[in-house]
Amino acid sequence: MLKKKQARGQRGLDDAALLEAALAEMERTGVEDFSLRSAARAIGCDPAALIYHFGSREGLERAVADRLHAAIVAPDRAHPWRERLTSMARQYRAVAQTYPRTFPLLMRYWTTGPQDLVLCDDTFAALAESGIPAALIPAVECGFYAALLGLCAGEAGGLTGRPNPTVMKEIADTPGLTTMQPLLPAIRNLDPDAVFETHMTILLDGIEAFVRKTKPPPSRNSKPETAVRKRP
Amino acid sequence: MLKKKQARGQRGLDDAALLEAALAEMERTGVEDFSLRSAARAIGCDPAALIYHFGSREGLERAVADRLHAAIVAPDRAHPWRERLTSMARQYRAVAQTYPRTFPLLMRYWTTGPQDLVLCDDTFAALAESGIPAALIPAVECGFYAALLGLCAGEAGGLTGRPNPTVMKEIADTPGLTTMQPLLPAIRNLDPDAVFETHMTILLDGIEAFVRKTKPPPSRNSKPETAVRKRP
DNA sequence: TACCTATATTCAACACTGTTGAAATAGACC
DNA sequence: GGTCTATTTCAACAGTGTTGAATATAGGTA
Repeated sequence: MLKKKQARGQRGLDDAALLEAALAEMERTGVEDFSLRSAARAIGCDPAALIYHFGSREGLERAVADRLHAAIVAPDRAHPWRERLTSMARQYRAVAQTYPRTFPLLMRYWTTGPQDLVLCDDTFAALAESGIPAALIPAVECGFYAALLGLCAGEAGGLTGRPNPTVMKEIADTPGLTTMQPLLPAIRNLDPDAVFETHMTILLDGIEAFVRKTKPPPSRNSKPETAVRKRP
Repeated sequence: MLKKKQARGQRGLDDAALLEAALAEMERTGVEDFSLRSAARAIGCDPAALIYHFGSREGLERAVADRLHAAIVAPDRAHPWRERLTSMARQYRAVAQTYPRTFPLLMRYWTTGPQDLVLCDDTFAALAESGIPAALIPAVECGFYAALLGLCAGEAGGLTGRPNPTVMKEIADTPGLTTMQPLLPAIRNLDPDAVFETHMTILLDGIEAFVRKTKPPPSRNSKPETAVRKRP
């Protein structure tokens, strides 16, 4: 019985195609059960080829994460800042819904590469327009981004939908849950859309409140806010 | 050379002690590099003993996650709701700071067991007092919790601190980051405390705004809110 | 055409992983 | 002492990421 050996040498595997195939495989198996060997099997190449192209398993994971960021298009800066933040947030959510089992990668590698820097800049810009003092923008951006990713990851992980029957029973049976138990019907009707949209308005309204706090109202005899003082 | 065999049979390994040792080992290696074998080596037992006690590696991970929840003490319900939510959030943050490499487990297993249900109930109660209509509490709680965990995980992952020099250079060199680049000094001074506290006030103020939106002001001729109508 | 070199790919081996079934031991109860 | 059950170790298995060497291809140069 002859064992036909695979041909070696250049076959034209290119990074982008490998990446797409790896993403598909990762979404099939979930991040935890993903393996270079199964991905290579699906692609039809040797596992070592993936290491050659991406350096290591971690390199491949980072590339996949950056690929997810790349799926998000920065909203037109002509729109008002609230709309822009909402649009970006909804897009992150869409990514989480499309790739629920891969999305957690974005929280393992908080900074993935050029793609996420670009989106970061857009968030900075939107926050700047909201009226937050420049010095405070990085802190607000950081928190906003972390919270948004948490929200999306929660939905991807099934947190924001109706809890499964086991958990429902646990809630009903655990003694002392005096507030949750009367709300079981509402919990049963948990709607991911509502969770997301509600939290977005909370976030954005919170930011507006923060703006009002940090930007003291102009005193009576000062010029209106259009007068920005510049260093000479 | 005689190989002394380990004694078998009962040795009094108990779940709690194993759990603590496993947590310590996991914090040492990080979740990704954690292995039953290395933990068993550190404890001085066979890896199979861990599987016997926790069912599987995943079982052990869930137990560790629930152990983290257990480190959080529910604030006294006599305090006002804002203080209570703040206290719980700060405690989650403290856990993330104490176990930065283990904390991500809480986002892998969004529901871990009895410990997190108890805390959940306290959050429900605090939100109820804030004035959110009962039917909307679950959705708000869900989003709040996911965002909080994201925030803490971000800090544990190094997102909310000063970016490392490589990333700073990337920001400086990538073309098109027109908003971030002038803010580089502010980015360099990113302070995790500020990120966290700022975001907490944003969240809580956002919730207050949400309360004002969803609870229409009492009409002129209705009785004050102390009059709660009960079903006969 | 013939050679050469850089690049891309496979292969075989390594040390490591989680899990399992069987064997062995310790303690409790009779 | 004898028996039983819960606990622990052990040896084996299939699977993992990574590496170094071997090998094939493509492109350039003579």
